[in-house]
Amino acid sequence: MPEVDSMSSGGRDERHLTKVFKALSDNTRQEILRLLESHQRTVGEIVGNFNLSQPTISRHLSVLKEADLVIDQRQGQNVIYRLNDEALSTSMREFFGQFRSCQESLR
Amino acid sequence: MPEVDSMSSGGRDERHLTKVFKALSDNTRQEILRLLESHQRTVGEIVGNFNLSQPTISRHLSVLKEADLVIDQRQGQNVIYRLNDEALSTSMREFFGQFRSCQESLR
DNA sequence: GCGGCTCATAACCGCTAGGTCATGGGTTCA
DNA sequence: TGAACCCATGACCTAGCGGTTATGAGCCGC
Repeated sequence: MPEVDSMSSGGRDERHLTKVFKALSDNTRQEILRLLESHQRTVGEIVGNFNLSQPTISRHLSVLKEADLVIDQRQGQNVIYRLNDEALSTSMREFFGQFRSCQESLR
Repeated sequence: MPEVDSMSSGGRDERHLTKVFKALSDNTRQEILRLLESHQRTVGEIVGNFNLSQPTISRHLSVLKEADLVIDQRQGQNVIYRLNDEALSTSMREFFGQFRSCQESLR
């Protein structure tokens, strides 16, 4: 038996794809990505769309940033976040490539 | 401001997609899906591929089943799990279809 | 340089997630 | 029926996550 378990769950050495899915496995963070899909926004603008405190949103943003799904950029006293389109589609393709049924969905 | 927050993170009413991503956000469970991608397997066979106890694998399998990513079927004293190809690709398309950069990669 | 704005970080807390061992339920076969 | 096998579930522990408030750091404008 192969022992495919090169790095199992606990091991805090984590595949990038897993980090991406962790980032996506929260309603709020998914919502944030959808907001940023239309156009970039400041942290304050994002906060305004939720019933959550600013620090909470800030931490969600840092999770998304860790997963490379968003890009931040300081502009004056604001910080502007935008979607990292390339990374998102790259991750998607990387995952899809592993499953026949998903490969069929790629062009 | 729209208050897009129809159901935020904590609320234990969870979108199906979020449940799917939670299921995918673990190295072991991803590994299990890859194993099942080649062909269906019994629980015992799956356990044999990891350094984890049978109950642990069993729980992982139930998480995947909750997310509708696998299908189980009793056969004698064994339980056979197989990948739910359709549900997987459907969920992924549902999510990634929301983003322009991903739409370009999808057919 | 001070006050005020914007955002990130620290400290804390309750709950969930992932792991373990022990046990129980279903199925097969003698 | 009873022993043996396969798997799921219960009880438990620890670590991490998502939320909060309070505070600090960076950048304006006066």
